[in-house]
Amino acid sequence: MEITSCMEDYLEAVLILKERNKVARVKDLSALLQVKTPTVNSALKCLTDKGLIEHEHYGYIDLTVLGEKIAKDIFCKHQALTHFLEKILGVDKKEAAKDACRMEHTIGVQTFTKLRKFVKFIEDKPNIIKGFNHGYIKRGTH
Amino acid sequence: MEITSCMEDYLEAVLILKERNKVARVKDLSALLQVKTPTVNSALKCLTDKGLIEHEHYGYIDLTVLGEKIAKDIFCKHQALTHFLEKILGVDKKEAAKDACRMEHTIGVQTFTKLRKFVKFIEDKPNIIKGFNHGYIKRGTH
DNA sequence: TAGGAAAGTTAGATTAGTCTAACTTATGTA
DNA sequence: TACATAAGTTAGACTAATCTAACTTTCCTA
Repeated sequence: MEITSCMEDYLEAVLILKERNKVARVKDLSALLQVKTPTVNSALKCLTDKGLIEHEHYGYIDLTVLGEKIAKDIFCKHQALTHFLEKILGVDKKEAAKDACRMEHTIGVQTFTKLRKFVKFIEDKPNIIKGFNHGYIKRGTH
Repeated sequence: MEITSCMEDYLEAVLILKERNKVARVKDLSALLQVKTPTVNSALKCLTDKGLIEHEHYGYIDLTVLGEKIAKDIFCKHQALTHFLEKILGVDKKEAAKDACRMEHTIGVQTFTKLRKFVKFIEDKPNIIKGFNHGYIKRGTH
């Protein structure tokens, strides 16, 4: 099944809202994704048709099993990318977040797997990149 | 001026074709970007209106100074990303190329700059990631 | 418990990027 | 050099994602 990066954003947003507020609503999706509520509605219709969410009329929004799988996949990519950009490259929080939000839709399985391994490799011995990203070791939380 | 990643692809393709064949034509853009020729035509109209290319009727396509600047910027990002994915992460050529083609439109200036520095840092002392990407040193061309 | 505000929905327009079908121009060779 | 074929263009339709305006439902509170 093919899904656009837009639709991936909606799935990810539902996941985030559910973790944050226990439930996801149209209004919150609208605020989080910075689109108007009718835009959310048409996205929800699309995702319902694809069997990725459940949405009761005038009610809450939930992920199906498959929808949650996709949402979590995107979210993991987002986190790995943010970590790499911020903690290894030293990109500032704001641009790291912005870039990660877009890159999360563009990296393939293999790239994701290897990136995660690479991050772990570097994290396990911080000295390895001493001299590149000054301040890294101090800034880190471990 | 804002430009979509689609339009960036067309600019980059013109640059590549000019380097490869000295000139760029509709048919070649169509083949390279895997779209039909009328699609190329409407993209060229859009880019001409924005002052990024020059296109003589039934003739060749060329980049303006600004168009070339944008094209080269994207191309550089593409190369840096390909290098990072292939040579540092060890992603295979095919997926590295595919991912780089999409990521080149999503990384910001700061991320690009830092990525390039990071690649150089690693390249200058290959042993630094010995143990992560086995075979890297042998496989490389330096 | 009735009414109004907040939330949600529907209808219909717009834009970007793509397509097919039909047409026009250019080119090379018989 | 005339004409067939290749290349390029135009017109018009479609889809995805967005919007505004107008409508409906829900729910809190006076």
